[in-house]
Amino acid sequence: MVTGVRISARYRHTLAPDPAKAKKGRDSNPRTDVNLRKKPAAALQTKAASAEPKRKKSTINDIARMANVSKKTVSRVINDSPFVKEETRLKISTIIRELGFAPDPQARGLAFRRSFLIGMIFDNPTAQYIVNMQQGILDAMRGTSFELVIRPCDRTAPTFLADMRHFIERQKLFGVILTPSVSEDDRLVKLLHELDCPYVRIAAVSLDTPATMVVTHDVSGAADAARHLADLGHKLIAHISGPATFRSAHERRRGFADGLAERGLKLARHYDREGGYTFESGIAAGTELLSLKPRPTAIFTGNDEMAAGVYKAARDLGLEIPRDVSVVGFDDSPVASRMWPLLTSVRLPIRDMGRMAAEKLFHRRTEKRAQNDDATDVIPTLVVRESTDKPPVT
Amino acid sequence: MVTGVRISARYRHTLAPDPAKAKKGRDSNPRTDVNLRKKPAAALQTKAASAEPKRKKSTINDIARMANVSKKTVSRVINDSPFVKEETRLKISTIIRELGFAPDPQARGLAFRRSFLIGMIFDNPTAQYIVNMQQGILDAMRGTSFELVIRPCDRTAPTFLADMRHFIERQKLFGVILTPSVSEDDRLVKLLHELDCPYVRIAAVSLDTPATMVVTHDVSGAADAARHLADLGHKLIAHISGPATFRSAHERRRGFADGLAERGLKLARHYDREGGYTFESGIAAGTELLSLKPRPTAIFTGNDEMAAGVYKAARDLGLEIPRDVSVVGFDDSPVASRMWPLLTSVRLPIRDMGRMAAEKLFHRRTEKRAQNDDATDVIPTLVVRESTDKPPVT
DNA sequence: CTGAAAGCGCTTACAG
DNA sequence: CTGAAAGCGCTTACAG
Repeated sequence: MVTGVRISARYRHTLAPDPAKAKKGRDSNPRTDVNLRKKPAAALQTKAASAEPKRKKSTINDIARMANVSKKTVSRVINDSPFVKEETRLKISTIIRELGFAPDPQARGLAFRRSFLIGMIFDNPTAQYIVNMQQGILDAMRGTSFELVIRPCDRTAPTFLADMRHFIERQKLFGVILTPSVSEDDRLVKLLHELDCPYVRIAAVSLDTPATMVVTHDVSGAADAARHLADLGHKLIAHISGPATFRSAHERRRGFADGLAERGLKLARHYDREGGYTFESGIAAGTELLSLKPRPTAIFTGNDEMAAGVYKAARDLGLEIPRDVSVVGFDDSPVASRMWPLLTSVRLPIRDMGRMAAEKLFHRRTEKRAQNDDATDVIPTLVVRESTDKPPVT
Repeated sequence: MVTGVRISARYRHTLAPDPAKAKKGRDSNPRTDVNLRKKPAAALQTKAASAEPKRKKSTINDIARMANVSKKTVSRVINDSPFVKEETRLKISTIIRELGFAPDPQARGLAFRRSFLIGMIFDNPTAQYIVNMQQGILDAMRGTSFELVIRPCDRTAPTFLADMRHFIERQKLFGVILTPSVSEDDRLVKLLHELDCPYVRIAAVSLDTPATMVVTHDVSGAADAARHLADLGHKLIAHISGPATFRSAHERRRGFADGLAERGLKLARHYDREGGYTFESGIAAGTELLSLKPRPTAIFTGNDEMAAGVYKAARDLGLEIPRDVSVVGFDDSPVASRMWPLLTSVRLPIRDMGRMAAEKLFHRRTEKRAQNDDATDVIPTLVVRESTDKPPVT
């Protein structure tokens, strides 16, 4: 298939090593393979080029020459400058299209003093959340010249801020998108301002100027869950929240309590436990709650993982869902529809949220421009499945 | 907190628009905000700089001046060239460390004609797989000057190859990591050779020169599953495979059949169905298999998602797991330990695989160098839980 | 509306 | 072992 020449070139490539390790300094230097490319065309032709005429990628200079203009004018067209005669623009953009020319992002970035990379910074451990969010951001980036660089983090780590500074400064990120709970970290946001790096935060409550926020109204979704349970006739209703370090945990509790209040019910202190958004914490809190007298007939958990834990706790105690106890989760993750019985849960359109966050960052100057200065609001919806029913008759 | 000056600068930033849309050409040009930065320091000082002395980032020139050498020599140190006197190196690297200097990846990339971006190209729909893989790759990248750019794809799309070419060529990727099933696509690999882009493929079988492969021996894991079921006493054993377009589907079937053969059993034709690696296909194939006479007493599925489908099928048919039928999955995804009963499954160390793939790509020139020319082998392990037991007595 | 010059921060190619 | 010059492919700052 592929010729020997090329393959060996590939494998001879040497890693340009980490500058951080410069002290060690052994090893060869990276000029190894590049010569090959510069050899007179004949060298390649011999074995390889028969396959495809390895056309060298064209540059802004080629376009300029072909269009009989300066490269600055080509640059203007690339950057949508209004100061180009329509005729000139047309001529240039035609050539650009025909050649399939695309400007080099590195060169552009170097001159712009800003890269074409969008960073996604996250610390949410739920795989599905992360992947959906990535997909949404990529949806918005499709057809642009941006690429998505991902960055998990641990905001409790001592080097957290230093790492972030390094990352953002060095890559000269065009902008970053922050998801919960790192989106709630004001130290990071302060750093972002200092580094002059645009950002959009996704959070359960507005924490910043509207133009930088995608707000998921967890309050509203949790209230729906509360009304649903109340309307089924439940009175003894418990809650397992996420950890206090997550704003969403508070918002969901608040919304749930509000929803109950609307129906004349209240969230009793001893029916309200703090979990950790994990399966295990759901088992623990679920076991405690279900051992109480009187036993709650319904439990709302801050996410689906903990709901799965409650399922396990119930089974271990010989209780059946929803006959003995109803359960409502939050997230509507894939597990929700793999569990048995299928879990009633509050759904957030994660992928859409990612897309909206990226669009905000790009600050598209279209008719939607005005809207971009407002916060973007996301309303969760309750998905009723099999895990909720009337309370047991006693 | 943050000063008005900076904030407004941030929001005034204009998106450098997509060159692809250059034809449209309306709108303003992006020189808007840059002036602000160039304003005499006083402008910033007025309100802001009191916080921290906004030190301009140092460049290779600063280092050179301070060390009394040419910038070429600094460059040599950065790139670990052996042609630097130890004393010179020491002096330079000390200064580098003290200033916290890190070379600009864009400038370096432009000169190198290759970026410092690693691409992860994937089409696997399982969120947990993707996230674990990303984590592993990032594990290997920590402390290097590389960043991870992600790229989901659909290799059945008509523009697939063109998109990939565009992506790789334009970003001048340092290298890419391919996960199943796109890792099995020879057209893509051919393109990678043509573009002279290093890669590592993760797949269930060696498809390429060893130095480019991380091979997961799915055969071995599936054989373990077969032996486990045979040793429990099962004779009527069924299989639901992944789609024929995935190599892993064939490997898992083959391994399973091999394992059965070792125990004097064989995988009967009518007990062998093709699924689609999805929950729904697991339900469909599971329902069919469990309606057969004689009914199989055990089912091995090509992944956990389909096992979850079999769970549902069994419940709908009034069958109990593992009393009436044993089930073994593959992947050991989080659902496996959220399901009830807990699913016996074959585990692949995805995160480690990601790390190993990235390390191969970096081709670390350490003592491990020799090993890097061999394929990297990954052996799955069977995790026995609650979904497998002796067959029902009839 | 357009262009010539200088520069972004690095590395290559060449010379010593 | 070290350096001066040229260049990577773009954009900015300035001039017209």
